[in-house]
Amino acid sequence: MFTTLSLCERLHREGKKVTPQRRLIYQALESKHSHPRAEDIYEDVRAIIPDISLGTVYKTLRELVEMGEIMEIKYYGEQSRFDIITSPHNHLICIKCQKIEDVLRQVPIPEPDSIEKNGFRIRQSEILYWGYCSGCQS
Amino acid sequence: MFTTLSLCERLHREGKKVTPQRRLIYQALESKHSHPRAEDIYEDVRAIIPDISLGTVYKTLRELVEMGEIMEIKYYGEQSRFDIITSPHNHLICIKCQKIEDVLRQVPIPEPDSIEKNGFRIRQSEILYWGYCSGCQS
DNA sequence: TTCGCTGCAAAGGGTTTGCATATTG
DNA sequence: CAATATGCAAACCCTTTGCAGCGAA
Repeated sequence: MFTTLSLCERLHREGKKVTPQRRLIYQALESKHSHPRAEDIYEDVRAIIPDISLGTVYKTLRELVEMGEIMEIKYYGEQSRFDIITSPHNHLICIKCQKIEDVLRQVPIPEPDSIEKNGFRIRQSEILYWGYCSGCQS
Repeated sequence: MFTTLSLCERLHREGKKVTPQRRLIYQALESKHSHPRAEDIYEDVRAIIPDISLGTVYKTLRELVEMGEIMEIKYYGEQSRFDIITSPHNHLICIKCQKIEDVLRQVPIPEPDSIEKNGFRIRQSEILYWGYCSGCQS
């Protein structure tokens, strides 16, 4: 997982520029425990730079995905969510409010046998648990 | 898993109408082994009814999802895919061509412990295997 | 004949893109 | 000063919606 500092160093190393917008987007990502949407980050940063554009947020998030520093998630709902943890873990997904929570991997994920894989080369796997979060049980 | 016949009976039972468009969309879904997008179904049906509209395909697929007869999948890529198998199973997803294949569930999926679940009530779970399909290994 | 369905075209919503201007290094 | 970023607005793409005419029961 990145830190704002490590990202700024990386920008510098790669000849990119450390702008207030980028730094604040990094900080907003770092401070969120949930899996924010672009708009969530936008709102956070807008509290400090009121006229930042949503486009800049999207560009910066896309850039981070391409740098491998965050991951994009689109299991459910309309908007993409972003995950700052790039190492393997599982997810709880609320069918009602679309909240996503992380689950540490306690046991290795069972692999399908070679007949079933049908030539597929698996690079990563994850478990999705669908259900209702504590706030959405009625 | 539905059959075209069972769906037509259900339409009849619920006061809906059995139209050639619906019947052909059902057949197209039934005949596809992959997880088709709306456009894939559209192309199939268009071979027989050249002026069917994409809108009708979308409406019919949405209706089937709401009837619980198929499931919508949006793990990856831009477009939704549709899964005619509604019983629990896992998925192989090709990172390159976005193909999705089914995997039978050989072993039950490990559950997170109650501490980690954090009040979540799990209704269903599935494993996603990300990688490269046989045609996309280079 | 009635009511639901279709096709068409427009609208919607999230995300990306192009470009002139502003900012970083 | 050169090169990259930003903000703005328009463009994009998939999907949904509204509506007049059509077709199933």
